[in-house]
Amino acid sequence: MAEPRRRRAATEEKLTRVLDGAEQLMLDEGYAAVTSRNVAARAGIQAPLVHYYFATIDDLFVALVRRRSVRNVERMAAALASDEPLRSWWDLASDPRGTALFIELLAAANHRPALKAEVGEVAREVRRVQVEVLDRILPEYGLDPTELAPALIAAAMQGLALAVVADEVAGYDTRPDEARAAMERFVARLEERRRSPERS
Amino acid sequence: MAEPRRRRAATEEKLTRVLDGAEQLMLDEGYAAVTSRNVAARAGIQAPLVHYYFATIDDLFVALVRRRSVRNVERMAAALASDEPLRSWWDLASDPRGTALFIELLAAANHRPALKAEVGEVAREVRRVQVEVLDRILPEYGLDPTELAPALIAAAMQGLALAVVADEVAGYDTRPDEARAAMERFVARLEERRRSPERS
DNA sequence: GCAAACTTTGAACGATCGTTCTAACTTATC
DNA sequence: GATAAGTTAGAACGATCGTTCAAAGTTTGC
Repeated sequence: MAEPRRRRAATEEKLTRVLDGAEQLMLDEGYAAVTSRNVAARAGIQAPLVHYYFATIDDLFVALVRRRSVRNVERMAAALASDEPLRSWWDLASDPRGTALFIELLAAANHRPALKAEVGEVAREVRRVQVEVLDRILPEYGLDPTELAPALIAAAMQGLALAVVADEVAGYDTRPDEARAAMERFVARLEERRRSPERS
Repeated sequence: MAEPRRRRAATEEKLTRVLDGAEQLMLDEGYAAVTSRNVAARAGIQAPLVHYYFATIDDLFVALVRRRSVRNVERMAAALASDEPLRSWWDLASDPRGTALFIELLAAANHRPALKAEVGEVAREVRRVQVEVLDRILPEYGLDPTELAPALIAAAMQGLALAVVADEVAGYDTRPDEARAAMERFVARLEERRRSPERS
């Protein structure tokens, strides 16, 4: 009963190139372009090797989400624990690359059950952390959690980022720059109010 | 030089079935499932006939957007002209079917240039109307358009609807029901404030 | 240095895609 | 009822997809 040998370093590196390539491919040409042959070409390997790492393309997508979500959950937790939670949150949420990728994954998950389950799990966990923190800090911003429910604030933050970034990336010109600037001013005002509370 | 004869009634009806089928297919299985053969099967015709109506699949997508957008622009204009503009707007924006379809089209447009141009045109036009109306009515809600820019409000309305509906449809359980309920209360309070203005 | 395990390639499979072509069918016009 | 135009079906093309398989190459453990 010999123990299974560990992965070679060269393999580990190729595996990283596969995931990186798949991610970039998704941003450049959409999730439909994430095929074993396309990914392999970007990683400089042959298509069947992709299937040696990931039995099916679904597994590749799931691995993609897993790798990203670990970082994202950490970042969101850090943002919410920072000096200016709302501002950090917005900075993180409105990051074009991350949001553009999220949009693609959302669409891809629509007809890939395995991916859907994975995305759902991450989304639920992130929302749980957000709501928990909001419940605690909303009063510090002079906002009433029973009026503006944390779940509403959280969905609005994410949704706004989605709408703005989707436009910025695609270039639909629904005045995303105005929206982004106004949001930054709005968040700045809230952070200011939190620093120096003055009852209305 | 005879004039081109007009389309037969039976053809017109099949054409409608093709567009209806494509729409439903998009909602059921995602935009990637909109293939000439799948659409033809739903419409009870043969695949090449789809190409007789629409030279390319891109043309089919564009026709889909055109047909929808005519209705949607009208509905948005009607909502904004109603007794309770914000409430009507939210009701329209948060309609699951329309929004789910919009999400799919957004994703599909990402790698279909012709579709992208069409979606962009509609998005820009809708946003233009929204901003124009908001500029006028925001003060009636006791909101300052120079602080909360119309472009921000508009993007937030659409984004929130996107986030909530995406979850509702996919079942990610990021508390969309709480968010929806809170938004309805919030809008109701704004409409109330508009009806009976009382300076803070 | 040899055997076993790990890694990679090349070729090929069945399925599906968009699209085209040709020939047949149907209807309107005269 | 002949003719022309509009409409439909059937077969097939080249391309690409996910995936599999067998064989070759490479590294590791002893």
